[in-house]
Amino acid sequence: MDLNSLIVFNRVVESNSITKASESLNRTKQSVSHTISSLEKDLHVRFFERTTRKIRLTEIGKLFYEKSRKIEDDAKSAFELLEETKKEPCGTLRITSTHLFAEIFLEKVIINYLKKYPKSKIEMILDEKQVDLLKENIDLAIRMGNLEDSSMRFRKLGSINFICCATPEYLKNTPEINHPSSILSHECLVLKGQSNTTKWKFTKNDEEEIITPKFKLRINNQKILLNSTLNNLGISIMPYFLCNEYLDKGKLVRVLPEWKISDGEVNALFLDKKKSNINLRTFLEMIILEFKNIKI
Amino acid sequence: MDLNSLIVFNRVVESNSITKASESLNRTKQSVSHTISSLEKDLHVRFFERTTRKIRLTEIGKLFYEKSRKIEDDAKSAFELLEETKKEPCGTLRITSTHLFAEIFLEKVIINYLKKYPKSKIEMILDEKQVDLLKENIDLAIRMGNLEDSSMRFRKLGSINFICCATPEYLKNTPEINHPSSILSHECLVLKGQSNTTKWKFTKNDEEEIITPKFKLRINNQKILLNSTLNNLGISIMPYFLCNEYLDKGKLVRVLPEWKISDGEVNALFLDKKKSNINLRTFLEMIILEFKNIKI
DNA sequence: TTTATAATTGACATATAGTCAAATAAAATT
DNA sequence: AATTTTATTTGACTATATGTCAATTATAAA
Repeated sequence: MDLNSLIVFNRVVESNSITKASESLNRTKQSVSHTISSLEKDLHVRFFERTTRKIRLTEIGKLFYEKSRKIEDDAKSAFELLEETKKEPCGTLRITSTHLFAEIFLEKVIINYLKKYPKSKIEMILDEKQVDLLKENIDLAIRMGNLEDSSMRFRKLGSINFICCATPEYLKNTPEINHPSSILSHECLVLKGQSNTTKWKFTKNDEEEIITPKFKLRINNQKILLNSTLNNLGISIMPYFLCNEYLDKGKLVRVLPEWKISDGEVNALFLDKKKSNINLRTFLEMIILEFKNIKI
Repeated sequence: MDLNSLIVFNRVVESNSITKASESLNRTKQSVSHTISSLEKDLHVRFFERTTRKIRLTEIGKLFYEKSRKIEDDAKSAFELLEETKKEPCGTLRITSTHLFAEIFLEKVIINYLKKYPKSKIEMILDEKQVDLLKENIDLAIRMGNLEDSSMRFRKLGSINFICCATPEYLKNTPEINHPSSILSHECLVLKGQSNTTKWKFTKNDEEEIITPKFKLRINNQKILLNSTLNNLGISIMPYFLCNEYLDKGKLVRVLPEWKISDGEVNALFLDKKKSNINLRTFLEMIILEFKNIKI
């Protein structure tokens, strides 16, 4: 199927003349005549009744034209969309994220974006809770987990590996841990989420254990949680990227290393209606590239 | 703008691989690679981020794909429509018209159509009044005048020349006619239409005269009207094609030949929702050709 | 009847698109 | 870390499709 000949077909229908069509297409009339003939031949259909002097669109041709015209219009609008796209980002882009993500992942992209597009501004709304994009008029959210809502779109940026850990000092003076349930008799440092109860899920092959740890500290700040852990206050679960240097140095050790904690997906979320927004798409493209290079 | 490359683009997006796309397109991967590159070059846009081993759709590419995919789908459905079209007409086609039109114009087409498509039937609903296509489930009406209704479509088939005439015998014994108003003192033979009053409109350059003739006979049958006129019963207005032979022979003469009576348009009318019906379109195509050859 | 015009046809030229082979570099494997 | 595999790109060549020129046809207009 040759879509290009549809354009030629449309011009011929509209001018009801091969010669006139050839002029508006900047081709010779022979070429146009040939294109139409091959189109008809390919489709085994007669679109025009011809004499040597006139052509007349058949009923089938008329019917096909309506479709064909629509295809051309859609194609035009697709190409126009790209023209829009090529405009330089400008104005304000409103982004929400957590403090941690902003510090760790976004800082660099934000700076690059603002340097690259001098007419742009960024407004960051950092919150540990999920913010309503519609109400707050936010263009982009960088979050863990995704949102079930058909008016939203998301793009996975990467996944975060969580591990359970504590300091050797802390573990030395406390009961041995050989099963998730052992943790119940320990002090835990937990991240405050939306709900009031924190559950830790461990899996090992097909085994699954969900516990509700007793907390010594519950806080919605991952860094303070890390520092508390480093200060021998207890056991915590945290992103690998945040604690790997301490693990390497031996300042932290993994607890129950053979038990896995499910990964967290980092997603970029935005409202469907904003998907064509130049600022959003440009920033998104940059952050996708950034995440490819980051070792999470 | 090259629409064909959109198909290639779609396959590459869907398989996220130039090699896989090339397989489903039955082309070499080099060819596909080249097509995508030229598309990007033409549009000054980057649809894929590439390494030598992988490609990744950019956000702009994703956005463009939605449009591009739609274009392909529409094109497919347009071509499928043609496949439908190529099916042979079969089953019943319901046509309404006047008795006169059916006898004069339609008879030949009906016979040809039924002979050409052995699986077809035709049901004719002849009525001098306009019939409701929707209520009566009629596929096609061949009528004079057209209908203002957006759910309907029409196709002009030709136009009918009307003339005012009477026999020389009748005119010999009656007052001279030199102006439309003269007709008011004559016997008239009028076609019964929808309304109860018949008006005859005459024009001469910018002059316009509308009269309400006194009738001796009012009937919804054009042929009886003709015969009544030939029998010296009075003056009538009738289609030129019906009376031209009598005019040539001198059995009828024109009344007020310098005054024109507006032409009547013969249209084919059908419901918009039936425009793809194969029987309808085939018959319509035949009748259009027929009307080109008929001297109205 | 003649003339002008709009479409077609066939031969040829050119441009486009496809193929083959080779190069590249990232991912997978050892 | 070294090797192999593989997906993409690039460049030279080829085939195909597309457009052009010239000639032909037939109809509408004069």
